[in-house]
Amino acid sequence: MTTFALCDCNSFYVSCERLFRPDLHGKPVIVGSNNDGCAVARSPEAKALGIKMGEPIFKIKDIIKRYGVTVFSSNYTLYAAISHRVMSTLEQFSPAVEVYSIDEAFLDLSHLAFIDSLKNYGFEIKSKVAKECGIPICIGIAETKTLAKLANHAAKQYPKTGGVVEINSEKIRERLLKCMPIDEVWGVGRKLTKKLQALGITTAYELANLPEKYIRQQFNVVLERTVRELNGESCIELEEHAPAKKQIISSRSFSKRITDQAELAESISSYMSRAAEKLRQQHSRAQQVNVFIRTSPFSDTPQYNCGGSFSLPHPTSDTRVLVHVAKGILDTIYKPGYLYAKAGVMLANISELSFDQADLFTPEIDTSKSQQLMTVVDQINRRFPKALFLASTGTNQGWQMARQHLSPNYMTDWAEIPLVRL
DNA sequence: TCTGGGGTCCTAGGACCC
DNA sequence: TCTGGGGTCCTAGGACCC
Repeated sequence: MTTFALCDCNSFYVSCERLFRPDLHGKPVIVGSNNDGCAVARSPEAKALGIKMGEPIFKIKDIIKRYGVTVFSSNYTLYAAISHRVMSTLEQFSPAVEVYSIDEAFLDLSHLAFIDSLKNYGFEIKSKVAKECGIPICIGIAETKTLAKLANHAAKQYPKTGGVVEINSEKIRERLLKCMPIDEVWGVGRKLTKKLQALGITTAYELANLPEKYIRQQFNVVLERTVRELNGESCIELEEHAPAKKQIISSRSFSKRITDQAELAESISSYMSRAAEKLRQQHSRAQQVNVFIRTSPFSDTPQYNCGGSFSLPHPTSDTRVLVHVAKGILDTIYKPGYLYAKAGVMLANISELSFDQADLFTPEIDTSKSQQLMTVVDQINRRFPKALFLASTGTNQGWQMARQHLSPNYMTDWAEIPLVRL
């Protein structure tokens, strides 16, 4: 029998910011998305003011002003460093941990399944993370990942639980499913919610009791798996080691509208450099390059939304080659006269370095030379971020995203000091 | 003025082959 | 010119997740 614990940090980005700003405890705080566009994290006090997840910040200007809501720009470097610390702490409690996202992890507790109740173990984990990392978390424990998710949701929603909920009996499972609306179920999104509601299914309990055959006919195998999981049959395994990415995307909205192709090319070059770096980090090469540019769907100016792709004769991870190709694609899709709001690149058809097919016409010396060069560039940039870049990336970058309310990099700026040594 | 970014998986449909 | 069926592979798009 399997047992999973889902540990999920409470309002993670906000908790990170508060760690260094204890004066903000008990006060409404939100963290914005890139470009300070939407609210992507909210303190409980901010939620109580009615600020919704993903709500555009310009729309809640009044609330922010009236109630003195503190706004932070996303400081991903800071959050990643704290996340790393939380995950290391969690790893002390289980032989197998799946880091599911920046703020949550599944712990395999199957080896403890013989114990009647793991609730106290949950509280132990929770207080250790609070003590060592200063981050509040909630924990859901159950036989399947989907049930653990649901238990976690209950732990968050009902303060009386103390932040830990365990499903360890049929009675508890039933009670929990009955009070959970279907849209809280992992794997049921907006569209499915609508479709299910139209059929009169409103709770997780009703969903769990639909016949499998019916689900298969009316929906698909994915929902069927969800239903099985709700009924205690574990179908989704723990993935301890993240598999290599099959596609790598790098894109951003600009801080201002762009019309000029040269400026677009700078942004494309910059995004592609980041994507290529990620590619090399996972020891892969890509063969297909995609580029897209688009105007803002929210403005009533003329719309243009276009992408193009190119397949290379040989997979590569060389930034110079990838940038060159991407700019070639931009040539073919760019149209003057539009107010561009966003651009991006995607690398696909990704293969492992070791699976490289030797080809009679691949200039072997060149590829190993390029690899050596890229390795050196990456090494230098790891120690001195953004020290080396292609000239085509530009130095002005007036399109770079806006981050008006950025907090200092408390963790990394300090943490880097001992790393600077030969 | 101002509306995030990065992923995965599944399915339907077209192209192509025998 | 019209008539068939069955299979694979690829791609685009939709749905989901955080």
